[in-house]
Amino acid sequence: MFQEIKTHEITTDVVIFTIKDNKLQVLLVKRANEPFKGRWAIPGGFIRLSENLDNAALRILKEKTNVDNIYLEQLYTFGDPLRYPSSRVITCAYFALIRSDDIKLSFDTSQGITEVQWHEVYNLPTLAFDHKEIIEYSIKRMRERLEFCPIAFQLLPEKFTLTELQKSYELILDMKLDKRNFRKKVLTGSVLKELNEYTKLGSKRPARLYSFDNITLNSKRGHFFS
Amino acid sequence: MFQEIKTHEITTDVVIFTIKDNKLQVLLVKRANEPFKGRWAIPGGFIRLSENLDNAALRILKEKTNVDNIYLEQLYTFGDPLRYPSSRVITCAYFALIRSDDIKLSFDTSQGITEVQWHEVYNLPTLAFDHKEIIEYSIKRMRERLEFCPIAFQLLPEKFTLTELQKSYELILDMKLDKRNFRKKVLTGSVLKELNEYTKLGSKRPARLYSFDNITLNSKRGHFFS
DNA sequence: GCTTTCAAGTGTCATTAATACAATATTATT
DNA sequence: AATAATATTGTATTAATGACACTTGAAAGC
Repeated sequence: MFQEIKTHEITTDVVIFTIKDNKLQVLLVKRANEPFKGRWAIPGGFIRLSENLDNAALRILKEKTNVDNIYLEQLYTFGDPLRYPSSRVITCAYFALIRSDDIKLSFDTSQGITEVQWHEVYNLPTLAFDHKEIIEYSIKRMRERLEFCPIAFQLLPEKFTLTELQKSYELILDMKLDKRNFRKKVLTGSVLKELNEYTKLGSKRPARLYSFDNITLNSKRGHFFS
Repeated sequence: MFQEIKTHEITTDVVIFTIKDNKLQVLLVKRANEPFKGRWAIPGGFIRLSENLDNAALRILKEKTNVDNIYLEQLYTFGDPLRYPSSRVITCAYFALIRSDDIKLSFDTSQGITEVQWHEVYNLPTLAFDHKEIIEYSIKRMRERLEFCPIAFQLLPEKFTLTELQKSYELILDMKLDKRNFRKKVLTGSVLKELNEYTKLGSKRPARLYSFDNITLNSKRGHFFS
């Protein structure tokens, strides 16, 4: 006879943000099985015994989006005994920011998923488990982080215009920013490298391109926007 | 024959800060058993199936210090596969701030502890596991939080002088602050209630007492010190 | 090739926040 | 009454923030 061992299970769930179609979007998967069969959820999975938490989150991200080497940050660990029906599952949530252009979504059916899709964060469907709470918390955190370090770069292509950068800030903060003050601020921040290149397409005045100066990313302190 | 089920275990460890003897101190317990027998460690324990993470941390805090209803915040979850020898233990770390006066430390021997003691954070003994890293991370976090909300109140008695408050900021930030600027800042913050009471003891000019206006604790935004 | 269109780009002023800095006030003690 | 020790208070300078509107340059249409 087997001994029934009742233990905690531990997963990681990853809130993956992108900017797409001029909207702040989050990646959701549709569940193939109970509980919450047919509901949308944040991608997640069990943490393997031999991998650390960051790597587990990176693996899940890679499974769904096929990208690696991206901005990923531990968010919070959710462990209410009732958050999961019928068993105790504690989840260590992460959030990630990626560019949606150069990725194609993927999954295999063995993972209990029937669909993978971007959804606008301000217009979410009903979600499985406590995933709505997790997404709301990660938006809050992302906004806080944005004040201190320019993580919005992670959402943009390598070369971008200041208008594009401002737009991404506005989408994350869900507010309008003043163009001149924005430029003043990001340019004095010394995290931008001014390029001698300009946008080509578009029938209007070309805009100067900038790139992100990686070296100063982590050392950068001070506020961006309140 | 038993099936060997190899699973993660999940604990919570709580970094408990106090100010005592004019020093910022942290509560450590001495381990009775292997691994790390005889070493100092942060108090911690397994999370029960029926309790949520906050409650687990509160329970551990209560077991060691016999206090409840105190400031407690989830810090970070540490899950390196090698952080624990011989098994996989993921820990959800918390930190807490308490007044050391009105508590007496306690433990029972069934918990694998031979001693409980305060230690100065800037002069720690060799610690078990990755607990040094956890403490360092919580100091960093505490300093960040101090910029935004006046958590230092948690370290002081109900009624306190501005000099005492400033001292606690200085101990946490490990730097000297200007007296006039400090007072200007905390008084404009509208989190302090000015009392019509003064210190009695001491042979010098009595200092006015203040108390903390609880109502505005969570709503308080804006920076305190950089 | 001239005009129109549209986003890109730019500067100042006013207000507020941050910092540096030192003399006076109050009580207890002698 | 003088002394000792800590509490209390203000100003001037500098930096950061926020509000605000016109000029520039390339492409497209005529």
